[in-house]
Amino acid sequence: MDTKEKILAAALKLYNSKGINTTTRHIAASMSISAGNLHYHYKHTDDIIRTLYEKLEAEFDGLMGNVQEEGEMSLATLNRSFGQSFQVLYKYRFIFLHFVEIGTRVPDIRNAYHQLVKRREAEFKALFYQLAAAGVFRKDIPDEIWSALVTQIFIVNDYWLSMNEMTDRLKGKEAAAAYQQLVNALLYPYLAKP
Amino acid sequence: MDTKEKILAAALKLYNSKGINTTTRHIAASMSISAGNLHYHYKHTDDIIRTLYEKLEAEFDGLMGNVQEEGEMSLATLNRSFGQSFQVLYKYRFIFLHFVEIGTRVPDIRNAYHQLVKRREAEFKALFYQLAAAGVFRKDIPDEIWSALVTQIFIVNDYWLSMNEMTDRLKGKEAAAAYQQLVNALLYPYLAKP
DNA sequence: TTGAATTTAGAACAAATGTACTAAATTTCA
DNA sequence: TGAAATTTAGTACATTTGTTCTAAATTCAA
Repeated sequence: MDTKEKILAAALKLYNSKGINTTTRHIAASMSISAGNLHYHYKHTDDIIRTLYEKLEAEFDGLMGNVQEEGEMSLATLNRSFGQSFQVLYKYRFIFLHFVEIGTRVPDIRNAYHQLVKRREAEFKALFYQLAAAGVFRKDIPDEIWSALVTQIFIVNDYWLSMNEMTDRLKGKEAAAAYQQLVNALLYPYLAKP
Repeated sequence: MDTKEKILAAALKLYNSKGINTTTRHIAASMSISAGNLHYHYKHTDDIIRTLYEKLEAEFDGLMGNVQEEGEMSLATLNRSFGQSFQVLYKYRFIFLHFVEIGTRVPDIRNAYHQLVKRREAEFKALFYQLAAAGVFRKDIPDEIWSALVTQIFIVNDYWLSMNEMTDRLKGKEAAAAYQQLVNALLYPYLAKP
């Protein structure tokens, strides 16, 4: 039955392993259905990519919801939430490995991402001020620096996978560990008492 | 004469403006020569991309040479050299906007880049230790944090353009200014006396 | 159970693309 | 100047790709 879901799963697997130039024929063949059938469920290739991006955003929103319910924010919870978000990044890694091309091909995705970033920027900045007030972060950091830190975090988040792909090519757990260490280090010089 | 150079210039312009899916027919048409002629000079499309990448690396090496000749290193020279390197990044921006795809299509490029990163990592770390010794940077930063900072700088360097393309889409001078501010902010919390 | 709706496979089509081939034009240089 | 080398335009071809179409098969519902 839910062929539509199976198509998404097969597409995600192939996009992650073979890149964004994977064709609908390849996807269909990989799950032993016809290309005609695939296009019955998703008229355009980009519809598949758009749907996968929507699932990604939904998973991120789910994570963010969890974090905010958790009550008070500590450095430990922040780090844990980076770890969880990496799992999502990695699951949908083909999107980040080909982000500009996907954003150009599917403008809906670019627009949605643009809005997502704007939303998250405010949340993160508020969080940092909270942690500074709580004595976890330094109190002598000017506002523009906090803003810049948020952007740095986003860039490292969304493009660490690309850098990794072009250099060390760590996989799975090793990738997660290297990423986690890098994000931790990003916050280190802002700590009130290192 | 020098049709080979003209092809590179036309290709760079089109890749930057239309993306990596630009075809040899488009490139040839944009400079009013035949596709046959273009392929006489560059047998394979990827040869053009490879050559452009080589020029990029050469320009970077040129910059690094300048910096090292300049004698003692200050925060001001470091910042100036970031500014210059942005000009090169921007000139060849299509490479960074489609880095993973290019690296996959042309393994030579991925390998060359991998080596470049390893080389630069050592240079940057030495530089930071030098600036810490000179009292510009803090002396209480552990070694892994300096290593992480170098990686952060590389990611921001190589992928700021992608982030910009997916969000604000700043061009020219505005792009350069936003980039410069972000890199400056990256170093801020490491300063001995902010 | 039977008729309608849905799903499927497979063929077919048009556009795009990289590149090879050929013959003409142009340049080089002895 | 005239032959050889280089450069150029244009055509042609094979492949790939997204998508549509048709008819058969399957599922669903009354």
